[in-house]
Amino acid sequence: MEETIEQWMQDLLKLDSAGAKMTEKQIKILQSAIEVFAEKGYAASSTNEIAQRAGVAEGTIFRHYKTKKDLLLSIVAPAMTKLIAPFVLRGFNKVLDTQYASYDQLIRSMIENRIEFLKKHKNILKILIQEIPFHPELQESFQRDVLAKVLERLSKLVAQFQAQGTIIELPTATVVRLTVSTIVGYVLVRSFYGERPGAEWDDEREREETIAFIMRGLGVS
Amino acid sequence: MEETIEQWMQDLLKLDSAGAKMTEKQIKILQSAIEVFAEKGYAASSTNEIAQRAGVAEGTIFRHYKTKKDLLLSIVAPAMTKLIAPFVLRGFNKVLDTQYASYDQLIRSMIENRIEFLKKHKNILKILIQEIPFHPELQESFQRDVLAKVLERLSKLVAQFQAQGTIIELPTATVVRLTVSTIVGYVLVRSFYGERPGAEWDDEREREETIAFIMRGLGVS
Amino acid sequence: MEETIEQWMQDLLKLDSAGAKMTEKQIKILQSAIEVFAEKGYAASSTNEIAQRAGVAEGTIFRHYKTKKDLLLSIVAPAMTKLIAPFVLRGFNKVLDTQYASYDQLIRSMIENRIEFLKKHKNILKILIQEIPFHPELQESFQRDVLAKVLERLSKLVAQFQAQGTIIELPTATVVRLTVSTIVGYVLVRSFYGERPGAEWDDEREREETIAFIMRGLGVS
Amino acid sequence: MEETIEQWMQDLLKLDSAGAKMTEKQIKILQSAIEVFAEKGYAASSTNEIAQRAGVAEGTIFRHYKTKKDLLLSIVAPAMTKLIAPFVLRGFNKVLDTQYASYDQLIRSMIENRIEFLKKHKNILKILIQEIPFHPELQESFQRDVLAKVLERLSKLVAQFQAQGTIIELPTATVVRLTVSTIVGYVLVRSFYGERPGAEWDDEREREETIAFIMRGLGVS
DNA sequence: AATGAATGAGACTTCATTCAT
DNA sequence: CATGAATGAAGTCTCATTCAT
Repeated sequence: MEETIEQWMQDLLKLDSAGAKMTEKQIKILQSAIEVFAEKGYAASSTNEIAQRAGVAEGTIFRHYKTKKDLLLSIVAPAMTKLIAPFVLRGFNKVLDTQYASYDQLIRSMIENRIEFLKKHKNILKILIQEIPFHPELQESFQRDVLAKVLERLSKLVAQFQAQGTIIELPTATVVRLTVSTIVGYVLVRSFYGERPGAEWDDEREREETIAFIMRGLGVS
Repeated sequence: MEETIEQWMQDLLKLDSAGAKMTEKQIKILQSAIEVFAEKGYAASSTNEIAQRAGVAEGTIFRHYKTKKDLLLSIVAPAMTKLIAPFVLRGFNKVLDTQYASYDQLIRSMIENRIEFLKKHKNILKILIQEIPFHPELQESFQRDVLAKVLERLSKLVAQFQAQGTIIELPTATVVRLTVSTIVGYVLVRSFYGERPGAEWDDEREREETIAFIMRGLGVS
Repeated sequence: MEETIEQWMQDLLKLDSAGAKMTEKQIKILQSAIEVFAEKGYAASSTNEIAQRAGVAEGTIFRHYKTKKDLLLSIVAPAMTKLIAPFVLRGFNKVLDTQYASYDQLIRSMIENRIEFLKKHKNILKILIQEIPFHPELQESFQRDVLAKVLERLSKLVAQFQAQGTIIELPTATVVRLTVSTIVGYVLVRSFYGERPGAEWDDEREREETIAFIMRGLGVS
Repeated sequence: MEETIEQWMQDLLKLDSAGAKMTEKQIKILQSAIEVFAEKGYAASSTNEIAQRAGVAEGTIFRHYKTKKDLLLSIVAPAMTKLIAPFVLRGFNKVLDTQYASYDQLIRSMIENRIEFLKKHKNILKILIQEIPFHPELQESFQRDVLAKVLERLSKLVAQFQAQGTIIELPTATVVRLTVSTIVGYVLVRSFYGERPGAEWDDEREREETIAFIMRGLGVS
């Protein structure tokens, strides 16, 4: 856990809005805030608890973040612009360049790379998903910095495969929707059932069946 | 909107835990609570605002519901046991009995019936989805009263179609997962893009393509 | 002291902005707030101390006054519009009507009536004077509701005496200024020196000399 | 403005309680403190804002002044002992020596010299007046170092004129009171009305009428 | 049943002050 | 000397909940 956030901090450190280095306590505060927000939700989290978990005085939080909401935004906003969109898209340039890859390989790499990512950033993603509905500014930013970018890139990829004649001629948006919702469904169910001890979940098989399902649905024989 | 909740109230009225009739004020309180909870989230909602919107004194809320959490549960718990599971399953008995229906007709009817339902109970569903992660007792109840029931029924249906030889021989849980996640994806995207004025969303076509996608993925030719 | 404020409360009661009756606790809160504000100044007063002196919970203050500043304004604003201007002007209509009074009698009655008033409302006046410089909205209100009204009325009175030929032909504003500053000086010094035990302050004489000074300065022999 | 304070600093520099030279930062701190205290009042001023305006770290303030109150006193106390009393009295020795001056010339010179002074030290005077009521030690010091000295000197002057037979035989304290309150009234009104653009304030005339008023009130024809 | 004034615990936030660097 | 991160006490304010009417 520590390492996970450490690493994510490294990402953020280079990008701190003011460009300033963070003190150790500041990092602790962010870590605790992410934990607590994910656990209880933003509104039900108290700055007091965040401070305690971080081992700092409550006042220290407000030296670094003017308000509690500021603290939320300083976690969520960079997560969107610097973390999620880049990560989702990472590796796709390669695919765009090489003409060889097939659609099922694309999907397979999407899944494989991202599973790890999701586990690592589970808390931040949970916060993101929970809070977006209640903060219009986050909605806007999500729409602009994540959704739009991801969709545009995926659409291009899909168009390329359609040009190759390897996948079906539907509107690219529709192809993307069908693909993504199937994958998301797989990932969600997996994270529920797949990680319980003693659950009957043959991950290898489920994944391959999922990909095969998509390929039957979208591929051109 | 009023009518919607009115109608839902009728459902609840027969089922009030104590079996007692609700006063007009009590109904107003529930209506307002649903509104406010959906708008701001449970933790960020104040009983004061709920009382104001309901046009009652703050004390009145606590005459009917011992605590704020009680108020939440009195909305969400019956919604799960009396509303959602029954509604999702409604109409399936018919399918189970008649041997005629094909899988794509099943899916089509699932979609068509439920779209209206979702619109009507949007607020309650939003509360449900938002709050489940933070209330273990809700999770349990959801698991037991909704998920388990729905899955069991759907599994039987799927098994029936598999016995007919009209859909593919995968674990029923897998078939259900692939079907449901595709449909949920359709419904979500639809509710985002499909209801904006001027959006390019040909609902008829998207729905049919979605069903066709599932059938190619799961059907036996 | 209690009675003083009681009486002032009576004035305010009829005039509560919302027209609502005040509860006993609300009155206690106002009393304590006036005391504490006068003693320590608005900024250095804590709502905690006000609550303690009033014998209420701190939260109770904020049920009646949304913010601490609200509490200040609910004391000071009506004090200006409903108390000070009317009181300063009280009795002048009579003078305006009867042609008999002489300027020195006017001054004498101004002093005699007002001394009591000042003692009674000392605290509120202290707050007023202390806080006006820091609250632009108070400045404006003071200018409009007190200064302008008082000056207009006094100017008319002075003009009347000038028409009678009993006081000197200077701009009325100048006459008012000279008169008022002399009286204010008398009252201030009096309240400093005159009420210390053992002070050499022959109030009767000082007052008469002050009036005589003004009459020599402004009267027409 | 800068120069004003610079100049006042020069006065203070020679007189720093410890006799030590002030660093540039120390001077900046004092300047900012005077500004902020005058603007918002002592209690509502934050050391943080003072530090920011002074361009120093917050800690630096406390290296020079043990507490915030220390900072206030280091402005106000020397202002009283080294600035105000001396200035008010400046030039009076000459009058005491030469037997020629008349009372109206004394008043005129008091006004003319002091107007400039008031403008220059407006902020410090504002702080003084605002804070004296809340700090008993300031009251005492003001009484002892300013009031007593000024009154004593003025009393001697008045006595001298009375001996000359040029002003009326009242208690000297009374003469001083009447004179000073009239002048203060003039100065205050002047600073309100006289410096607004477009105000109808003929300063020359008002001043002369004020002096004439005093002379009629106190002079012996 | 309904009210709404009152409560007090606890929320967020500010701020003077300290101290290691 | 200067810094600024850190502190924790205290401040203002919110809110679920109670209770006399």
